[in-house]
Amino acid sequence: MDYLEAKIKAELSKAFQACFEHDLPADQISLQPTRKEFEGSHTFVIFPYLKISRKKPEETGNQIGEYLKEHSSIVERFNVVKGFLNLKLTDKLFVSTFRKIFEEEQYGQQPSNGKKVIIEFSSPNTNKPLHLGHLRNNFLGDAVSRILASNGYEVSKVNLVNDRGIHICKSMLAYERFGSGETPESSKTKGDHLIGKYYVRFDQEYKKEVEGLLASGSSEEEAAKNAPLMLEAQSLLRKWEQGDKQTVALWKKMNSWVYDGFAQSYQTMGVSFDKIYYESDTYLLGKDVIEDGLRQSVFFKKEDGSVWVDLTDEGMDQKLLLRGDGTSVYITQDIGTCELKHKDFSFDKSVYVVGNEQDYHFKVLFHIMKKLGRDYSEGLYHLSYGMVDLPSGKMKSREGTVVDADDLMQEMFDTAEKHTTELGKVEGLNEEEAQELYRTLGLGALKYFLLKVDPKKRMLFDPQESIEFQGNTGPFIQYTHARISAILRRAAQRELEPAVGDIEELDAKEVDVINILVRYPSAIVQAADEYSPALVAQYVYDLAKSYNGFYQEVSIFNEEDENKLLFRIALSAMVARIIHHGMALLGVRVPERM
RNA sequence: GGUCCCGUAGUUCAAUGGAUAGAAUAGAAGUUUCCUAAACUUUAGAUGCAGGUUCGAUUCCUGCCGGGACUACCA
Repeated sequence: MDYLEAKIKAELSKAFQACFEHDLPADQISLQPTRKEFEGSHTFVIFPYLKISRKKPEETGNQIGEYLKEHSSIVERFNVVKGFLNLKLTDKLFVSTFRKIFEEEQYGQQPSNGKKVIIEFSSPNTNKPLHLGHLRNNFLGDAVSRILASNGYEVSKVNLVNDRGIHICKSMLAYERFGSGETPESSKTKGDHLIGKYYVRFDQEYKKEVEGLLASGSSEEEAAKNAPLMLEAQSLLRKWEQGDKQTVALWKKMNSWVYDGFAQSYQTMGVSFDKIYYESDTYLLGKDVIEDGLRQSVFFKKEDGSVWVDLTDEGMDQKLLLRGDGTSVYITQDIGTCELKHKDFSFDKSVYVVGNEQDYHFKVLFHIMKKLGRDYSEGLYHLSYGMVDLPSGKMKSREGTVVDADDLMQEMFDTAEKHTTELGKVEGLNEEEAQELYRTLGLGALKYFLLKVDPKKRMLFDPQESIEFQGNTGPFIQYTHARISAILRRAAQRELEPAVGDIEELDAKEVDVINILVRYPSAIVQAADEYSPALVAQYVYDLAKSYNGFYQEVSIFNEEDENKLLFRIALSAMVARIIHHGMALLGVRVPERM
């Protein structure tokens, strides 16, 4: 609840006492923004309280409105439409509200709540480069980290790299077979892209073999299983697990190429991690926890020696945890890693940023941790986000329909350069500054595009239609910031200090802006509660939009009243501050000029 | 088959059970002697279908239709 709402609700509570002798606590009152066709800023819905007033909606609204107008200093006028009481607050209240906000040092930053949260995101495979889906994941994880931090959490970002398994062996095998010893240096290819090339190559060669087997009469299943390349990849995996020197050396070499490539991509993306886990270190974890669960009879053993958990009471199935031969499955190591992370960080919350295709997996995992009696299990959270679809459907690496992360970012930089030069906005910038600006704008457009959509929902990306720079976009907001920056530079030049003096009357556009500014802290709290950067994006857009309306309508430097002039500079400065802060939460920088 | 998610303007996205369902973009029409026109203003355009709960349903419930995901002793 923001400062204005709190005041209004307190007054409404008093009004209920006075008008109907009824005790209505302020925190049980809800307000909504007034629709723009009516006068006012806040609307109180009467319908739910007719039982208390025992009067018609209009009468009830009028009675409360009259009381507020008479007895409350904050309400200037009101109107009642059907069951809606629209309140027009005094300009003085908006001025004093703005003064309060303006003087706050860390507006939007909540004090420490003493809680630790870790966020796991990115979690790439080392057999191929990052793609568009990873971008959504990384930007989400990064943004949610910042949002939680601004809400008082102590945040640690972790990355669990999937650096082992059959898929890596496929790349290794294809490289051995067809690589002729090429390296990132010799091929002038980023390491992750080089490895990705061999992963694709494996698949091509493998398909040929399968087709051959099919032609000689094998069934599809047999062919898939018995293709020599597949058998060899599996044998390579066994060698790796046995620590075969040559295999491990090749694995290390190829992975190091990939890590160099990833490091470069992360750098470009502007994301970083506090700790990186490797599955090659963690994939054997979890067995002791399973043993523990067996002793507690949380799990059970079948005749063949395999270990299972029965989740049928919770509406799920039985789930295998250990094979009959005692080896792990995927969830085994997740159980172990979950435990490890708690040992390392003693978190209150542990967030997994993972696509919604794994909803079931995490549901099961969290239930298991709960059944095991881990007291931290309540703090486990799957931030399940929707896939990024292409017009043709899902991205498929084998069909070459993947949108590569590095390529896409480069395209965004190029597009930014194109727009900027076309608009003739490079004057006064040296080459280095210009390049910097293109990156800021291009990355801003991309991040904003991916973050403005509710994380839970799947979204569409059309490579044919490049990401916009106009309308509800990152550059639109960045542009608003650049415009304000110009105003502030000019004010500084004229030695005008922003200030909030006594102002009797405001322009409607100024009220609009203040009305949005006042919502910032609650917008951030809600974004944290819902793990949704989209709410921050939406907020910052609303703010920029309303400021642009003000900018268009109300002149700043032509204002003769000194108080108003300084107030408008202060209002502009505050909007710039919030845009800067809000966009920073999304991991987007804002330029001083563009 | 079972479980889960999603169907909103031509398109991409909004909408704690509240008013005449908001934006953006594409379409139409305007705004530059005035602080950056990547902006602003006006205009037209949508809740898949059928029921139910409610003073009130895009929102909650049921059925149907359409799309997607999961359903490995893979990760």
